[in-house]
Amino acid sequence: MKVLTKAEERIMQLLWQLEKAFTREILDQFEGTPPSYTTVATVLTVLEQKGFVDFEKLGNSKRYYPLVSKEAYSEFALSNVVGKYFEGSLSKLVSFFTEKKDIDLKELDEIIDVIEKNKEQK
Amino acid sequence: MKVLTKAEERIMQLLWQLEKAFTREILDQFEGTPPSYTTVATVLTVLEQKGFVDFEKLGNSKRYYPLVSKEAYSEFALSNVVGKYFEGSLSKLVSFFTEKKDIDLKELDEIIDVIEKNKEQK
DNA sequence: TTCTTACTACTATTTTTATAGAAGTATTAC
DNA sequence: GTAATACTTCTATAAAAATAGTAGTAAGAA
Repeated sequence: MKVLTKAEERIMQLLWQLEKAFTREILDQFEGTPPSYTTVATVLTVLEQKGFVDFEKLGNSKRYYPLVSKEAYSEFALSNVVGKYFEGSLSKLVSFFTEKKDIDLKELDEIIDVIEKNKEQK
Repeated sequence: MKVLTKAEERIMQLLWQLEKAFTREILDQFEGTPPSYTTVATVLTVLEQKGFVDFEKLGNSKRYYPLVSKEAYSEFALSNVVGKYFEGSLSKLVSFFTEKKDIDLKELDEIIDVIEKNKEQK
């Protein structure tokens, strides 16, 4: 799988959210000053060539949908970071995000649960 | 903090490893076909302008060292991914990496330990 | 059917990133 | 002290990414 560029990623995020969308609909999701219609269209063409999206034609327009799920790409993106920066030190990774202020006890328990279940499988 | 480009990141990784290094020493670390000496030198200049490295002059050459630690940048890189792809679902993130085959029980226990300690602080 | 609007496809431009050459300067070996 | 080597600095070029214009075409409204 290829890495998404910034512009591609922004559009994929919107498409993941919308699930299916016309160029126009994606454009409408942009906050602040949006790019031009053709910019979005160009990026979508690139994404199609890279295999990240496909489309169905309705009339003369294309309704795009993701071929790569957000979950699949998330895994890929995380593996990249983990591989480069947390090699051999997953507990360091865990302590990094458990120290974030906005995690509550319930969530920590959930996480422990996930790990315990995983232990059983081994 | 700015995001490192590919070329910058490769050189930072080498510099983090070496701790202090001359351009030549960084170049020598490249596997396969290395870039040219001046390419490495140029990237180091950019990294200096971006505030990622600094240097001390020894004779007429520069010995570079990181200003941003690998730990600090790791956190930054991880925050980026977590923010974009695991918002509100940290247990999903955990299950992702606990499912990796190469984690043993000892490591999982270590992780639980980290979380338990964190719980106490809250 | 004709006007207007919306969309695509192609192409162009700008910006950023990646790469490295050439010139000049310092350093070392002899 | 001179030749050879190594380094920096400046500049250039190439490649990738980001952005958008224009022309042409399809489709809907009146």
